[in-house]
Amino acid sequence: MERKKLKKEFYLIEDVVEASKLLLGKKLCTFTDGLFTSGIITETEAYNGVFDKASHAYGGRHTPRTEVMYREGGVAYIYLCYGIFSLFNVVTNKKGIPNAVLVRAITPVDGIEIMQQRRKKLYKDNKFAGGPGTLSQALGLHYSQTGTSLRSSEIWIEETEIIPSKKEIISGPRIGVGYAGDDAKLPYRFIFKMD
DNA sequence: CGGCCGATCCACT
DNA sequence: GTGGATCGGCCGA
Repeated sequence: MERKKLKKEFYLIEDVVEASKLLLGKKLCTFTDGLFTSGIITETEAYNGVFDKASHAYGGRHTPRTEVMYREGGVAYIYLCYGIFSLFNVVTNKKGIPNAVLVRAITPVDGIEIMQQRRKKLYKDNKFAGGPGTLSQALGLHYSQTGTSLRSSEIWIEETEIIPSKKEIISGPRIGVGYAGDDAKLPYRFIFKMD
C-alpha cells in the first residue's frame, strides 16, 4: 500500500483555523500494539494558542503538560480528560506558537474489527469512534504518547483523494468550552459532511 | 500539600 | 435528559 504521509510543511501552517479545515478528509493512522488502524478525519476544532481562552496555552501559559504545544508543528498533543479519556490534538505552526487542532471524530477505515475490540473491552455498543475520547481508544492512543511525531511509525496522517468542498464543511461553536467567555462563541468547530 | 475540576462517555430513570 | 465515573494537572495556601 502506498503511503502518503503529510509533509512536514503541512504542520507549519500559520492559520490554525485553516489547518483544522485542511485536516478534514485526511486519514489518521496508528500502529500501536503491533496493529494497524486508521480512519478519515470528519470533525476538528481549532485552538488558537495564547489568544484563545479555551486553549490550555492561553496567555502564554507554560506547564509541563502544555510544553508540547510550543514545539514545532507536527507532533501529537494527547492529554487526559475527566480522568478517563485521552484526547488527541495535532500541534501546528512554528516553534514557540502553541496552536493545536483537536480531532473530534473519524470514520473508521482500516482495522475496524481491531477498533471494535478495543472498545468492546470496555463498552458494548458499536459506535466506536464518534467522539474525541472514543476515537483515541479505538486507535489505541494514550496520553502517555503525547509529544510523538506525526511522521513517526506509530502515529501519522496521510493524504487522501478526499477533498471536502466548502459546502461539505459545516462550522459552529466548539464543544464544552463555555468557560472561555467570548471565545466560546467562535466558529472554530468544523464538521465534514460526507454524502 | 489539599482540593477542585475538566476540550467526555455511557447507562440509566 | 442527566448524573456518576475517575485521576492528573493546576492553583492557592
